[in-house]
Amino acid sequence: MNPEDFDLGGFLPYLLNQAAEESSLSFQRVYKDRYGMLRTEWRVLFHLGLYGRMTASEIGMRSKMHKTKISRAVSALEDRRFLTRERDTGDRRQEYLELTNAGRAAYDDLREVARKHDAVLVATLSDEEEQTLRTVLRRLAKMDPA
Amino acid sequence: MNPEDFDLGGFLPYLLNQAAEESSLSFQRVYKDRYGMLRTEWRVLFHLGLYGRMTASEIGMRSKMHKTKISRAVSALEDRRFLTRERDTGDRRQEYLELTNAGRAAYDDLREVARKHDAVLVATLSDEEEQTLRTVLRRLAKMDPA
DNA sequence: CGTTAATGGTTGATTTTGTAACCAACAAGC
DNA sequence: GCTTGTTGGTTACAAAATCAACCATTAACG
Repeated sequence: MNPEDFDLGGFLPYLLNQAAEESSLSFQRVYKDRYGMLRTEWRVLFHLGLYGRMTASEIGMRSKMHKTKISRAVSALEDRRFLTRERDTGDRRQEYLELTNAGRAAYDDLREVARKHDAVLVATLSDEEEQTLRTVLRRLAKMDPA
Repeated sequence: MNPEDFDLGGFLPYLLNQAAEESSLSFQRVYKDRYGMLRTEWRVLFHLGLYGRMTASEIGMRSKMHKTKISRAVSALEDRRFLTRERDTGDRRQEYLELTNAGRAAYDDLREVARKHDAVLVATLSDEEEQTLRTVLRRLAKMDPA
């Protein structure tokens, strides 16, 4: 009832969103300006770069992105010759996606940017803060506690 | 270089975004289904509900939303008779926005939903975890440490 | 004053996302 | 082997976010 005991800064979904947006600004500029990529596109690129050849629906399960977003991101990356598709001879509905050399180069570059960017963010935190933050975020994101 | 020492689950902007999205799902359903609101709209509503009468650009400074989003959200809320505009007689460029009774009722309702939703999220955390999380998120979000 | 710049806010065009319907390939059960 | 249902993926259309240009008003300053 009292404005004091609830405000936007105290509402976790809002706070998380603000932190997410603020913290991704600098990385966004890189993949946007340097590669003209969208958020969905670098995500697909990273999935293939990190975990190797896989199908679109595997990316969907890991990332929880909707399949239409993935479909479009894959097309865009294919147009830029960052990945190739290969239809499964057993089950001809699905196709395996794999980075080309150009795709891998872009991934390697962006992964380094991401790593450095993460380091900058982490530098504002103490060790316990970082530890707790990562643990808690994984829980909230309902991610596998890898 | 080694895939092991960098993955998406370890990249803070990605992790923050996943947590933000997952944690806001249930609240989103309420403001969408119950009031047909957009994210921008409940945010404007909450700003006015929490902090009272203010101009669009004040909302912009507090929320970091772009002014076109705010402009459209304000129009939508006005159409639903959730707020009124009053032009400043001193500086006739700006106008003060204020919730109507209907707007306040919607705000009161949603604030209760938000509070309860927050409580559910917090219930998955220990006291220290919650404390650390809030502190750190405010820092990352570059919000005033209210 | 009169020109130029800045501010508060809106609008229109374009881009991106979300939703639903869809197609092709396969699976299950009879 | 023919329905019926499911899965992997795409496409068309509607909703929303972004970006640039725009008005109206006020401020700055010669």
